[in-house]
Amino acid sequence: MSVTINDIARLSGVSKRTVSRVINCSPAVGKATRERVLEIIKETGFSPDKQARGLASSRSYLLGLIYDNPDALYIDEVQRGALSVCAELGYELVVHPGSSKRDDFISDCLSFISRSKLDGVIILPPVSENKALAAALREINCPYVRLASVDLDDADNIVVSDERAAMRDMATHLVELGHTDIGFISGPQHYRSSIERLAGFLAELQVYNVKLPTDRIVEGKNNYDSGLACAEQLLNTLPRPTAIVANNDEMAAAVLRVANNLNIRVPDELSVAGFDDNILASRIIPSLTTIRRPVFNMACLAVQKLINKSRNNQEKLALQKTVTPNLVTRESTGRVNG
Amino acid sequence: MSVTINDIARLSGVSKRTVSRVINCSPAVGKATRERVLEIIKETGFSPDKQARGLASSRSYLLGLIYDNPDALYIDEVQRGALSVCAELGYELVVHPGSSKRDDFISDCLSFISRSKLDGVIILPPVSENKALAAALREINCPYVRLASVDLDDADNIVVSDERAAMRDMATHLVELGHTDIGFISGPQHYRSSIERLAGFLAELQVYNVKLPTDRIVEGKNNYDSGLACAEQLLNTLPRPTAIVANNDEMAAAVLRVANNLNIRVPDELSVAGFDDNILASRIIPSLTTIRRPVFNMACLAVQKLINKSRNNQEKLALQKTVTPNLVTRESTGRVNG
DNA sequence: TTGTAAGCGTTATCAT
DNA sequence: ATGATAACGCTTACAA
Repeated sequence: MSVTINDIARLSGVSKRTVSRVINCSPAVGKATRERVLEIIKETGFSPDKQARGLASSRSYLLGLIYDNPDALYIDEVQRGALSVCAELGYELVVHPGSSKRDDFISDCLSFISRSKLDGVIILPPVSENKALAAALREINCPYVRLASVDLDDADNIVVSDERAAMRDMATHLVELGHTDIGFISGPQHYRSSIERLAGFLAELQVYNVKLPTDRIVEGKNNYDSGLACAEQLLNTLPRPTAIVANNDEMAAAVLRVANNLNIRVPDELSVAGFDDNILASRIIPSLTTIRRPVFNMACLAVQKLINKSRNNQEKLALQKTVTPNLVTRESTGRVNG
Repeated sequence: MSVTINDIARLSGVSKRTVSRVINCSPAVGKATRERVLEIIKETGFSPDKQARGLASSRSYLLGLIYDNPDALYIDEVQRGALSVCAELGYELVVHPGSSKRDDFISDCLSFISRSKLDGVIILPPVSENKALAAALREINCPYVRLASVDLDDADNIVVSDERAAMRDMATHLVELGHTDIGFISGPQHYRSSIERLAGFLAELQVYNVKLPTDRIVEGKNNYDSGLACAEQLLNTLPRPTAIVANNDEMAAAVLRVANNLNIRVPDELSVAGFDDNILASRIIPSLTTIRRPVFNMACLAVQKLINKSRNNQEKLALQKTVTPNLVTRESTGRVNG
């Protein structure tokens, strides 16, 4: 059938053990030997069998992606980012959407990992905030990297997007446009990301001495329907806020919808902003001011960290821990009484 | 470490070969023996090692997903559908976005397949229309299933969504609303899906004796920017069409944008429709009349067909070949002069 | 620096 | 119906 390590050994006149050393970049191989073997490998187009390799070394060259996140665009970007690094290094990506609400979620993830002897997993928010999962992974010694909005793990195990800082920028943006009465639709307060975003926003408002009374803050569920409800609550009070910031684009889209129903012009009478820079954000009318995370890069970093761990023989390069999202201003925010 | 087939053999007092037979549902095992072995397996929580299994049987229990499609929502739905079946049957899903424009695309896919000894691949549109790829897969004897809009393969190898029929429904819908002057933004005419959709639409118009002159048909590239250009072309002629149908939601969103810029009210002065039922379609204002494919189910079917093939010993159940998309009517279409 | 031999956990062959 | 034994293609002791 296809060419094996034995063929290479025979053809290059060395033992298979030596071929194995060459494949695995062992330094303990004579230069001449190495070159001869590599030559034969190239000629024959040999590539080592992953399964055999895995069986012998208990590695799989498979990385897992664990998530419970309805945002398909976010996931797609993560996958493409991760794969861009995987491809170079001979790894594949196995996907595993789950539902973190089920009580067998953790054991399901562990089973996923052991089933395919994954070499490591990337965990996306909001699952990445799950302490029990991280603990379970450490327990079974499974390398993992979390993508998160808060610094809740060692640099080896996390890539953080500084969403607090990003929301400070958002606050600055609105204050500079003259807004002093602002509504905020937060995400579920059991998510760290929701807490971070709100905290960053409030902190920066304080700098400008802009107050945001508690009745201007309503808690949504990060989905469209809850966004509608929250928007109605905020827009049916008088005086109305002149701006509403939502914890994500999905809920910001809901604000636009409610404003439209109530004949409130955006941004003339109401500024609206979201978070994510979804496809929605650029397509909806008016297009949405929002915040964009460097998701692709975060995924690249995650894979690099993961592979760094597997190759503990090599010299490890320290990889960046934090990345910075940036504000994207579009049509939905404008001057007060603009 | 973890429990192996040897442990099961020892504990249940049979040979490992017999355990293997039980695992693989071989009929050649006595009932009593089978039950005893299964009992032990359950007690110990044993699950066979995929890599060892693969090495011995040259199977991997891995399915691949090949695509070159920017629609993250479509892909996400496919992944979830495929995994819902994979999970039951002990398979995993490995993702592989590629760029079909590159001339090494096919060899890249083949390498992807052989690298991980995939048991089969699902191919999404528009890559699924690639004849050369399908031929190459048959050549190397790799089971595949294509998701497509046209019946271009055996029932074993394809799941077809009848988009021609769906677009007939769309035509009917518009004619019933009184539209007789309709613009059409097609997709690239080298895609069968684009051809099908346009053909279905035109065929049904003919039934109602509604003409659609060639200058009412412009070819877009299925992306937002091309949609903007096409929409401008159609809307800057007088008299304007009273309805515009686009080959996908992305371009339909562009039509809404241009209409907005030109102060054309939708649907009062212009009806707009798309195809896909993207998240966009329900969020944009006005929400978009569009066509929804049963993508999740298509993916389920694809995986079932794929696994059917691997298990050629078992009795094969004939699986559905064609599925029917359905029209979703929303705010963007309305009566003429409504 | 290189080679020998023993696994890794399954399935496949061929007996019985 | 069941079992002994040899693959499968590679890595990892352990030698030399």
